[in-house]
Amino acid sequence: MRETPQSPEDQKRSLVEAQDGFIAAFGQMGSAWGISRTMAEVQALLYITGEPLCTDDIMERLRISRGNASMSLRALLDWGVISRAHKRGDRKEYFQADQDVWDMFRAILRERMKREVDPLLASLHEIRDKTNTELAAKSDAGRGKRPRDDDPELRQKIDEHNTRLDSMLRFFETIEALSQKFVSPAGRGLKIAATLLTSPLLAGGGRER
Amino acid sequence: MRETPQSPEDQKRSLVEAQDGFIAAFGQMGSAWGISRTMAEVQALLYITGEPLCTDDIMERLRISRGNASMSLRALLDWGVISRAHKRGDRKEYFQADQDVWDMFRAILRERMKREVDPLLASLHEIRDKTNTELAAKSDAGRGKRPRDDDPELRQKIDEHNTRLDSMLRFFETIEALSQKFVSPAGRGLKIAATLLTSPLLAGGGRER
DNA sequence: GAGAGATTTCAATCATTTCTGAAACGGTCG
DNA sequence: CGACCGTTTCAGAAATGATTGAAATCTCTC
Repeated sequence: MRETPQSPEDQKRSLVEAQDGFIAAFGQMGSAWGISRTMAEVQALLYITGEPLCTDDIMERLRISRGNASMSLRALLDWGVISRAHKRGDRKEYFQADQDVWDMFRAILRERMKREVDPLLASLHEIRDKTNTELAAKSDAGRGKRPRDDDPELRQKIDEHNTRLDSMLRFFETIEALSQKFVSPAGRGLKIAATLLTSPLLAGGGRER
Repeated sequence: MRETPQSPEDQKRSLVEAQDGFIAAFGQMGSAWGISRTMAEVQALLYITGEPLCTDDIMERLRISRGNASMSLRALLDWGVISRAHKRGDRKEYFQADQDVWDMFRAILRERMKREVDPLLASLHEIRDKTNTELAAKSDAGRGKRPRDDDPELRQKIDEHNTRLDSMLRFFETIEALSQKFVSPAGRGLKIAATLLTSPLLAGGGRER
């Protein structure tokens, strides 16, 4: 099995095949997230080739239109996972992917939190504020001053509703704080924490219930 | 502002409004993930009302078709975030959401890992195996036995390719291990870890670079 | 085992997202 | 300036994904 001495041409072809496989797998996963398949594929291509490519390279390799390539590149720049590069004596713009996998996913985590969790948290807080003033719960539960035909059953439902809302709120606030810790301050935070948590040190916590 | 004594009817209306807001916010976020908006809304409805609802309740409240409700409920059951319930003397099936937010998101994490990360890891391993035999890297770099017109530049590209592939592989393996730790063994793992990591104890690590 | 109610399935329809191609734009060089 | 080269924008086309509604299936009960 190991005795398949390949010609450079065969090697070249195998390499390209491997790259294509990588790109396909990555694109697949990308579409399971909010990201468009093409965008993920562009990122994968830039990462796996490792060298700066221009728009035409990408169009050709991925068989996509110029517009699509341009849009995807712009989006990736916005996400902060690729950067521009220039070649001397060449007016074209080239693009290259961040070669540090952890940095790359830190950037992605940061963006996704910003786009998905933050708005949700805002909504939840808004709703909570509203129910807090309009449907004031326990806090003034002993202060009398209530409509005389107050319904205890309804009151309880409202209290429970607020409790559930608060649980959700606290959950997302914890997640938010966690991701802040990983993403923003010290660059190595995430990697270190992950390595720590995966190390045998904490293995004792992993006992079946 | 606090002196708006509300009639039970007003309270009831406010409660429903708050629920609707919650459902909308949740559905919004759901669609940013791979989940369909409706599915997220059903989950939100079941969570925030806290009581078991039947298909018709859900259809009516969310204004969706029977088929859609059925499909969404089935999917949520598959994800393991809601469960069936029955009312005495009623042939209808009722559904209720897991009321523990952390359990709920543990289930979601587990499912998403299974559906998205595991297949990716499988693909990456497959690709790596292929390039390993066909484009053997450093390991036999000194064993002579190579095509005589071996191209050193190509060789280097292949090595770099394999390095990048390995980085990505190691990253996802760490993530996989991490999520295993959180998700599968002791139920409280995730919550505890999150609380720990968010506590001031580790705050020292959060210094700007 | 026939009927009634409840649930699931699925082809057709509808909505949303993604992609294309061509035109508009912008900067650079002669 | 004005021709050239490259990039961005955007309206419509294509692809994909979600939803419906009605028929098929299931499952109790009598």
